[in-house]
This record gives sequence, C-alpha cells and structure tokens, in this order.
Amino acid sequence: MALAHTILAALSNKPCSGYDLSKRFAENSGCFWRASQQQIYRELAKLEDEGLIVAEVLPQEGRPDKKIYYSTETGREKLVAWISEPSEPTPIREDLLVKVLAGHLVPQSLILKELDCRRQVHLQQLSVYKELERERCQGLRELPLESQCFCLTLRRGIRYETEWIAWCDEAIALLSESE
Amino acid sequence: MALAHTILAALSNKPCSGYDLSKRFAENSGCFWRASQQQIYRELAKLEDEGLIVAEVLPQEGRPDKKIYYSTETGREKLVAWISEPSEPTPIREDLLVKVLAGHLVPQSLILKELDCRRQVHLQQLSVYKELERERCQGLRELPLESQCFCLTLRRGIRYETEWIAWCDEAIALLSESE
DNA sequence: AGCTACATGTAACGAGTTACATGATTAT
DNA sequence: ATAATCATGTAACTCGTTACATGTAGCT
Repeated sequence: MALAHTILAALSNKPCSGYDLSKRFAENSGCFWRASQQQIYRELAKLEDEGLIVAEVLPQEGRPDKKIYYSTETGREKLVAWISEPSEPTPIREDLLVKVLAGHLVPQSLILKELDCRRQVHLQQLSVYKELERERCQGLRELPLESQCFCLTLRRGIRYETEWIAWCDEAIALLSESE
Repeated sequence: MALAHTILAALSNKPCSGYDLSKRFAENSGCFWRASQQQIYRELAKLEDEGLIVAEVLPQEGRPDKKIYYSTETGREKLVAWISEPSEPTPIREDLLVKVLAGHLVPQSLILKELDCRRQVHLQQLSVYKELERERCQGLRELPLESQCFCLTLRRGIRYETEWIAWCDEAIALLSESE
C-alpha cells in the first residue's frame, strides 16, 4: 500500500512523469524508500485507474510522449487519510545478520571480510547523505517547514548509516579477537 | 532467497518442525528476520521438494502429526555457498518517513503524535532486547563463538532501536519548536 | 462457554525483482 | 563505435500478507 502513498505524496509536491519520479526517488527519498522504474510505472497505471491521479500527455518529437501525472482531489484525500492512521515499523530482514548468526559454519575470515565490505558500503552512503545535508540543511531552524521535514529524513539516513558502521566496528573487533 | 537460507541456517543449528521454527524466529531472530507461519510452511515444502531438507514424521495422538525437518548435506552446501557470496544491504522502506516528508499536508500535531507513538514502540522493543542481553551475553568474551554471534545480532537490534528513539526525540524537538 | 496453545495446511492477493522490448538523442 | 540518457511499457516470477479451514487439549 505504501508505495502508492509515497507516489501520491511526491506528486502532490510536484506533478511529474514516471521517469522523473523514479529519479526523484533515487535522489531525495533514497534514504527511506526505494522503488524500481517498473514498479513505479505499474503503480501509476493503477492509481490512474482508481482516479487518484490523472495524466496529461506531452507529445514529444524523436522521443516517446511524456505523461505528466497530477494528483486529484480524491488522491489528496486518500493521502491525508493514510497519513492520519498510525503506521507500524517496517519488519527488519537483513541477510548479513543471518550470516553472522550462522557464521560458525564458514571460516571466520570470510565473515570478517564481509563485515569490512559492508562497513565501506555504509561509509560511502554516509558521505552522500552528509553532502546533501551540507547543501540543503544549513540554518535548519530558519528553513521552511518542508525543508525541515526533508532534513529530518536525511538525519534518519545519517543516523542509520552511522549506526551500521559502529556495529561493523564492534563486530569486527569482537570476532578478530577470538582468532 | 534469504528466507530459504535463514531456515537452512536454523535447521542446521537444530532440526525442528515448522511450528517450532516459527517460534524460534520470533524469539531469537526477531531483531533481524521476521517470517509468518504460512511463509515458513510454504518455504519448507519448497526446500523439501528441492532436496535441501528432509522431514521425519512424528505421529501424535489427539494432535496433527509433527514433521521434524533436517538439513541434508546438499542443504548445508547451499547454505555455505550463500554465506560465502557477498550480500547487499536491505533497501529501506519506512512508512513513517514518507509521512514526515509529506507532513505539511496535515496538522503538525498529528505527526507529533505519530512520532511519540513510534518512540514508545521502540522503547518497548529495546527493553526486550536488553533483557535478552542480560540473560545471554554476560562475559561476552568468554562465551563460545556461537553465543558471541548471537549477541552481535542482539547488539545490532539494540543499536537499531536506540537510534530510532534518538531520532524521534530529535524530530519531536524540531517540529514542536516551530509551532 | 470461550480462549490459548498445539500443529498443519490451501488460496488469493499485493508488493518487489528481473528480463525483455522499442527506439531516438547525446556525449565520449 | 559504444554507452548513457530519455521514455514508455509487458510478462514472468518470487516473496510477503491476509483470510480461511481443521481439530484436540487444557486453562479460566
């Protein structure tokens, strides 16, 4: 259900095409929502069927026509209703932790390598978020509400990555000790 | 793919029935893997089809027969192969953050209430993990490797919940200021 | 009398992934 | 020449959720 609402929220903010939506997701919402192009196209078609969004077709030359989607009044109502109901935490499913738990079945060094690799992935992602924070969250308290909200999601991303890095360090320290 | 491997890992550790597996997941692996009973039964049937596990039927009286599943040699090989390949971080999808980002569409107080509610959920979960840590992670460095690995997953859970609580505090502070 | 625990499963649906298809434009 | 970007979509498949079905035993 939530992908539909994420799209409605994005379109309420600024109408755009499926292609552009997909890029906006990757750039602005990457730290808390991920969706493939295919998923977005399918969901847009469904939302249009249900009358929650409408499309305006922009003919283009040499390229496929562009379909700009707009949220309808019904769409906005549905979105507000969804925001107003309580939501539950997303259940966690993390491959790496399954591997750590079953780690005694393989050579220790393999797990350590994996942990180090993950540490680097999170370091990388962290630096992306920090750069975004520098660009868009200066003087947080003076920014308009919408920017403050965006920065809060970024802060969540930063905390998330930081926490992963710290845990990797902890795990690496403990497991390399017992070798 | 990962549910299959999570099950293989659990069965390698200790053979058991689908019913018991489901309970073990909830108790021991809750902080990083969640699966419904139905999902587990379906996956077990599939794994049996593929010869990665075998079932021994324990007839019972007054109750449905119990099927105890064991990992086969092939099953263990598949598991080790999976552990040995690098894994990617799970993509994040978090309803609450979508709501925060679109928060300007509803009264501020609604978002604040939601944040406070989430904070409590994470506080609750945190205390569960801390209790488990107290019971099973004393003298960590002297424990057998398998226990250390379990405690590492617990530590991840504790960090995760702690981080959420801190973020909720931060978000509540920022958003109640601008009222 | 009604709830929880035990123990298994089927069926339908919703959400996410992967592969395939098309075809022009622009940059290296 | 080749890759990336623009722009849309279909189809098949896997994974996760929800509802339904069955039936005993024990507790309150």
